[in-house]
Amino acid sequence: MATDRSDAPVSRVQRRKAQTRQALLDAARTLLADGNASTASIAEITSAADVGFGSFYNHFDDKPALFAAAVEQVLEQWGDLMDTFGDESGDPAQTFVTSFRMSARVAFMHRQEAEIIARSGFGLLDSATGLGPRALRDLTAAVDAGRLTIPNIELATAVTGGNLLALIHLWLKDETSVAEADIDYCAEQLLIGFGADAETAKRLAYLDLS
Amino acid sequence: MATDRSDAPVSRVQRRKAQTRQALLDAARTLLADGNASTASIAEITSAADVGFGSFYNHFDDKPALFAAAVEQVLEQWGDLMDTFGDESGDPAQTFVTSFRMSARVAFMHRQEAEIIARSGFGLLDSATGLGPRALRDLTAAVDAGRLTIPNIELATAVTGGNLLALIHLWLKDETSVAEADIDYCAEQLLIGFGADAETAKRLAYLDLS
DNA sequence: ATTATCTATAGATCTATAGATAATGC
DNA sequence: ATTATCTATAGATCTATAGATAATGC
Repeated sequence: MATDRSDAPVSRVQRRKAQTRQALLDAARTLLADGNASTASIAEITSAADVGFGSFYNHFDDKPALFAAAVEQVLEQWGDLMDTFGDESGDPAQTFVTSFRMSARVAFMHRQEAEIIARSGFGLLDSATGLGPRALRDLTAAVDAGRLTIPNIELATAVTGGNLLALIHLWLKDETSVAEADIDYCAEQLLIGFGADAETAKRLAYLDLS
Repeated sequence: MATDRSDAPVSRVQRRKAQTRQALLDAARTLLADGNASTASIAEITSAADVGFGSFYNHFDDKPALFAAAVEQVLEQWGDLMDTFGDESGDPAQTFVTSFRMSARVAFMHRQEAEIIARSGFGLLDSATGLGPRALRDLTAAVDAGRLTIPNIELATAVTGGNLLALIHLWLKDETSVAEADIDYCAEQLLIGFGADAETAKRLAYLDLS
């Protein structure tokens, strides 16, 4: 008997169907990252995905639905990746800042995903599954634990996103213009802005990320 | 003899032509702000502008050219508006922070422009005529004058844009979620992040804006 | 005479569907 | 038998241009 993870497609038909769907999503990613999403016809998409034209409508209602699903998938995978780096310090301020530093580092390692995040802009905050809710959760916990002092926590989340997007934007324009030191510098300033004292900010923002 | 500013259209024909062009640009603004720019046909645009269909091609090569010009015009007008608030303190750090505070306040007073800025995202930094070059100029001057200490000045510019966009994004989602105090709080944190001491940051970020 | 505007339309897309084909599941 | 895939295409756009019209400038 085959192993049988409950969320995996069971039959060969279902696996093949999932493959077709993913081929379309992958083509959408390429188009999104290259900035050709708005001009691509459905025929171009299915051709890039190496899939019959009509198959498109087996999986998506229209073009916007495909591209929205592709962006959502990128944000989801990003969030999942962050969870694998789960830090066990028990300090939500540290969890927050480590997530921020890792997020930027991951972006610098995956240009295609970085392009898509950059284009989605602050949408990354509103996606239920992405980085925004995570940052909001960690910051709230840090405030509740008395580790940080934040007058407007929604704004703090948005500012965190803004810093991340700023780093990614600059890096996409010129990979040599930002280094890991810049990420950590941003992280330190964010912590200070959120009420951490100078020593704590310096310590948490430059922790070894092994 | 009529008054004759050198950059103004001279003849009646030229004035009418400029009017048609501006009608198209205004229609483009509405569509951009409402998020319908990508789906609007040229016929819909000319109809919204109350202009004959063929007139479109007297002024723009295609749809992307129109929308690019409309965004550019918004950024230009924004920059010009900032210049009218020119501060004469002679302190570039103060000029910088005052521009930031005014930019956000202006956005909170003009929803349509704010929508367009938000959608253009970090494009606002790269536009030759907009806010990015202004911030870069002021920050560079402040560093040269020894008022600020900034390791990566391109990044500082991008982070400034990121904070502005974060404020605008939040305000567009819910006007009650951010107040002027939040703008000034951001301004203060930015100054601290750029090496101002705590007292200077507090003083400059809460100066009366008469 | 010149020039911007307008209307009308040819031709080029592009989307969504219908119906045929191929492969698996029972 | 069921179901996803594929090809082919009808019908609905939509763009770009040609040519007529209207208004100014000289």
